[in-house]
This record gives sequence, C-alpha cells and structure tokens, in this order.
Amino acid sequence: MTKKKNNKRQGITIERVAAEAGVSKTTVSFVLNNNSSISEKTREKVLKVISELGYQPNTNARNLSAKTNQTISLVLPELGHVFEDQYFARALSGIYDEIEAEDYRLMLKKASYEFALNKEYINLFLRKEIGGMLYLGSTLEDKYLKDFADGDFPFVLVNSTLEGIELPRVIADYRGAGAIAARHLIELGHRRIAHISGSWSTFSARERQFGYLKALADAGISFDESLIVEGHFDREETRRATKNLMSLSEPPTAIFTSNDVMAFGVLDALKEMSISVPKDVSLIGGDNIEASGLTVPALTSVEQPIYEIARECVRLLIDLIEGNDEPKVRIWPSKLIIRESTAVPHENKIEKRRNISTELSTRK
Amino acid sequence: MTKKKNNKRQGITIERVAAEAGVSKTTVSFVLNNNSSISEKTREKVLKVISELGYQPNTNARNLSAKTNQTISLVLPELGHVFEDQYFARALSGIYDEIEAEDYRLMLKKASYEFALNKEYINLFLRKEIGGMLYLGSTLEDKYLKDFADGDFPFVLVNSTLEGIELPRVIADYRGAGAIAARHLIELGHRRIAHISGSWSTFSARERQFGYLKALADAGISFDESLIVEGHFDREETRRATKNLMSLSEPPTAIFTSNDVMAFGVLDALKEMSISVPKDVSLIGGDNIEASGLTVPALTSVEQPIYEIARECVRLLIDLIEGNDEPKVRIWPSKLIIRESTAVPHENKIEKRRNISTELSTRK
DNA sequence: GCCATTTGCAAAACCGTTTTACTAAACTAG
DNA sequence: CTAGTTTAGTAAAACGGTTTTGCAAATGGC
Repeated sequence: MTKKKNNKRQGITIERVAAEAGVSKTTVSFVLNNNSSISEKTREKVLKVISELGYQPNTNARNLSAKTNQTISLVLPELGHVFEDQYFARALSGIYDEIEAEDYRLMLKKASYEFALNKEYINLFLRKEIGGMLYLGSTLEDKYLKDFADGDFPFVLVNSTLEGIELPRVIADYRGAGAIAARHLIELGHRRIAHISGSWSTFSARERQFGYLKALADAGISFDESLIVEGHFDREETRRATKNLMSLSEPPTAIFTSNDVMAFGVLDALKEMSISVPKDVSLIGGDNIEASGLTVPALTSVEQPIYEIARECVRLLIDLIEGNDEPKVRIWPSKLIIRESTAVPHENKIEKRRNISTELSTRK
Repeated sequence: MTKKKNNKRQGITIERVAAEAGVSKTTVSFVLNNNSSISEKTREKVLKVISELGYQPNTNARNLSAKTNQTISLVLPELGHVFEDQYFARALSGIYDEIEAEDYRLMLKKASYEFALNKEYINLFLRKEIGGMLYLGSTLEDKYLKDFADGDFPFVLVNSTLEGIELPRVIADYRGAGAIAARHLIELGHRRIAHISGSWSTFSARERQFGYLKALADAGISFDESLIVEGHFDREETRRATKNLMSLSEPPTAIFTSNDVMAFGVLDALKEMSISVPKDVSLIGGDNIEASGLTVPALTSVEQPIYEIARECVRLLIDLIEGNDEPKVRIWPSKLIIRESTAVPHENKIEKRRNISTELSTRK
C-alpha cells in the first residue's frame, strides 16, 4: 500500500527550459504568465523551446508558490439518487462546461455524514486543495452551511436558498415564474385561474404561488381560495386534484402547475373527463422539460434554465475566488415558452386575440 | 479577472506546529507520515498541537515535495447523456466510494474532441495534477488510448476492452455470463435454448454468445442456428424477434437475452401470444437492473455487478499509482440471480426438479 | 566497562514554481 | 550632455512540505 517503486520518470522543469533557451527561470515564468516586460524576440525563443520540449508547468509548484488553486469542488447529495434526475444532469453539465471554459478543474464530493462531521468541506480549503466550492442539493445541515456564511471561503449555492442564512447564490426567479404564467393567462382573458402547486414546504412552490397571487391582484382579480391546491410535485396527485377542480360548481378556465410532470397529471385528468386543451381549459406547466414539446397539445411552460443558472453560479464563484467581486445573490429570469396548451377562454372566443409574442421573460 | 485582493488569511503551517510543540519540522512531518522513529511521548505532544491548531498540511506542498498525487481523473463521454443512464450512475457510485475509501480525490473530465486533440489527458500527468486516470465509455479514439499503452501513466479502463490494445482493465465476465445462463437452463432440462443477443458488433454480445455456445457444446447439445438472433439491445426489436422464434416449427423452450430490457421485450411478445412464463417458456435476462425484481414473473437474470467492478478498477489503479502491482486485466465473475422466470420445461414437468441453489457465480 | 548499534530527533537540502529586489542598458527630457 | 526614467532581464528568496544526512544519547553484547 505504501511501498513505492521509484520508476517516476523525471519531468521537464522550468529550469531545463531556461537552460535550453539561454535565459533565467524568471524569464520563462514571465513568458508563461504573460508578463509584459519581455521582448518579443526572447518570448518567441522561450515559447519555441517550451513547445519543443513539451514542457508543462507543475501545477503543485505553481499553486504553492502563487497561493492559488484552480480547482472547484462540487458537493452533491447521494450520487446514486442524484443521477436519475434530469435536473441534476443539466446542472452538472452547466457547471462542467463553465468550469472547463474558465480553465478550472472540477472535483466531485458527496455530502455524506462524515463529510460534514469531519468538516471536510472546510479542510479542503485549509489544505489548499480547492479554490472554491459549489453546493447543489439540500442534504447538508443548515448548521454546517453556516460555517460558510461565517468563514470567507468562496462558496456558492446552486439554485437553492436556505432560510436565515445569507449565502452567495444564483437562483431561478420562481416568483417571476408564477407571475408571468398568471399574466399570460390573464392577458388571454382568463379570470378563473387555478394553481396546483408543489409542496408548500418548498421555497420554489411558495415563491411561485406568491407571484401568481401578485399577478392576479395587479390585474384586479380577487382570488378564489378553492382554486389553489397542493399537488406535491406528483403526477398522480395532480390528476386527482384536477378532477376535484373541474367538479367545482364554477370550474377554472385555466390551470397553472409548478412543473411539467404535474401538468401531465392535469392532461391525464382532463383526457379522462373529455375536456379539451386548450379549447375548454388552458394549461401552463413549469421547468420546460424535454417531453413537454412532444405532448398533444404541446405544453406551454415556464422555463427555469438550470443549465444557464449553473454556468452563472460558476462565474460568480470564480469572481469570488479571484477576488474581484463581492458575494451576492443573482436571480435568473424565468421564461415563458408559449406552445399550444393556452388559448383565449371559451366564452371569449369571439373576442379578437391580442398580439402575444411567443417568448416572454421576467426581469427584462 | 486577474486582479486579486490579498485577503487570503495566512494558514497554519508545519513550522508553526513545530514551534508550538517545541520540536523540528522534521519531527512533525514524521508524525504526520507515521514514521516509526518517533517516541510515543513526542508523537502525542505533536498530535495534540496539531489538533488544537486545526492544522491541515498543504496538499500542494506535500505533492510537490513527495512527488505524489492522490487525485484520480475519471474521463467520461458526454455528461448529459451519461447521467440518464443507470449503468453510468452505478459505475460512478462505485468509483466514487472506493476513491473516497482510499482517501484519494475524484476529478471529472469530459472526453471532448479538444481534450483528445490537445493531449490534455497526458498533460494532466505532466502537470502533476493527477496520479492516475480511469476511462469509462467508448468515445476516445483508439489512437489516443494507444498513448497510454506506450507511456507508463497509471491508466485503467472501466469494464471495456479495445481490440488490439493491451490496457489494464477490469471487465465483467460476459463469456461466463453466457455460459452460466445456458448451463442453468440445461440443468433444468431444456434442450432448445434460444439466445437473443445484443448487437454483434459489441464485445459483450459476442462474448456472451461464445459462452452460450460453449455451454451447449459442453453439454453435448448441437446448436440450432435459427435459435440465435440479434436483438440489438432493443426492447421492441426483441419483441419482434421473439414472435419469430415462437413461430418456428419447433419453438424454443427457453430464451436467454443479453440484458433485462430485451427480456422485457420477450415478455411483451409472449404475453401477446398468451404463452406463459415460466410454464411454457423459461426466460433469463442480463444485467439484473432494478425493475427486474418487480416484473411478473420476477426475472431470472445474470448480473454484471458494475458497482463492484468500478470499485475494483479503482483498487487496480491505485495499486498501479503506488507502484506495488503490475498492469493487468482482471475479470469479474458474473452471477446468476434465480427468480421466477425459469423452470423445468413443460414436457419434463413430471421429472423431479434437481436441487439448485439460488445464486450461482462464474469463476468461483 | 567498552565498543557497536540503535533510537530519537534536528539541520539542511530539495521539490518546481512565482515573486521580489535589483541592475545594466537604453531611452527621454531639459 | 547629463540626470532621471524605462525596459528587459537576472539572482535570490519565498511557498510549505518531505527526505536525506548527521549526530548525540541510549541501549546492547560480551
């Protein structure tokens, strides 16, 4: 386990390059780091030798000397669980792509119990193994995250919020999402707009609901409590909720759900009840997952572009690492993707449809 | 982008620990690295100071000085694609868990075109950023992988084989999988055993077929060409193939597929044809995916334990990194998970069932 | 009781960079 | 023409560890 054969071949060092090019180590280092005080002639000479020798600077030495670290650790909940979910796959893609583009490296860490207990998340910084950390998910206890609010390690939350702790983060504009969906329906002429929300214990569900209520209020529509129900992000539960909604003495003419899977549940119920979308009822989903463009009718959906949000998180983090920005909260606009599941309400069909562009976005 | 505020707080160094404990740097280093020539008294004194100060050795300095690196890079094809696939999720879990257990770190890399073009996979070693590399998937061109066969960088293939290149790897015993499945059916009394295989262009499909043929031959059963068909790892294609098989003048009494999804295709077809499993036809799948325990009847399947294989890959790689093993190929045994979809053939039902344990494994 | 060996630790060298301090030469201003 | 300022580069000192070498004290054998 620890016995080592010493078969490591000696690498090419800056010293070797310097000798070969007939300059000092300093000069080679200056060339590598684009220091301006090097003549074009010398620079070219050095670069030529570097390329001939296939020299690559030793990252450990560089980090040690320059006190930098270009590695970012991504902390995730249970891995097995994670990767079944499109949400995480998209987030990871965004994070990776931006890290790659900025010439940083990505280190993966699982937020296990031990990870938290041993304060491993802090030790990574103390050992200078990473320059910054991203957190994606919600497994670490609040009290551990508090360490980051206190300490001044570069740390960014990916699209999540923790009550009472002010941490740098980039989050989707869920409030705007609720508002933009409601506004679109109101503009079409709907007045009885139901909202089947995710679990009210979640930040995103509450925020969406807030936006929805605000849009109604702004339009002078007093809201009907019986039109707001909890669907728990579940397709089947939403199917049942929809049946109840449509059995009201005065059923809604439009439904807005927290995500697309729930919207599929609405479609299930309406199909069973032979209610047509969008002729009889308009429908808006959320998240704009891939399948949403393929349903009949294709689903209008409020997009939370997690890939872009993830990239922005990395940019914010790198700004923090490199010390040229203050910790901050960035809110990423939601976008309404208008497809076929929304239309003017039945009773208004005679009215002229207003001009509506096919993409609307919050916080423009 | 490059301008930095110098707000990095000075960390605690080995020098500080040494001073505080009243010993030399050497002694502290010896304590950290379990060098035996330190008295118990001194060791305890030093450990106490380390813990009080919360000292964590600087990994960059350590790697630079000791010429080691405890980071392993996992190279993957397209990330988005990866995380929707259970196979990759399982492999990643195994890789992560073993790396964590060995106190190494996991760096993620995407096998992009640029990654190959710039020989980035080699540069990671030259820059001393990683100690070893794992490759999971099949996107890199053979010619790039050749560099690893030539160079002596610690490199291990995770459950894959490339023709003509001898690279260290751990692979599932696909040949044994084919054999163990066929043998189980033969022992039950089957003689007409069909095999619906994956694409013949793949290593795993060919190997499984080879094992199947060998088992038949060993049992003195001459095989019928018409019972061996290609199902291309596809459920629908396998459904059609099954219908053809069952329409033969002398249909098989048992079917063995390359994986479980294909076995589901067989179930689809047999259900349509009102053929009962296992009463009329016995069925064995492959890979033992989660859903296989839930079908009716529950599916007998040959398991290729990718999680375990992945862990073994990491162990092999670390052995190579630490120089106490030779590059080698390890073959991981397949295991037959016997559930409800296999039974003695209809015409033999009067015979006594032989004793069969519920788990069989190749290469015992 | 004496010499040889082992034990326990420290001093110094080294790992491969960046950074700081300095200098000679070239240029500029007056 | 001279003093001051750039320019282009170098030598040496960090960075924070590990490893090698050295040495005094303790131990062991006879």
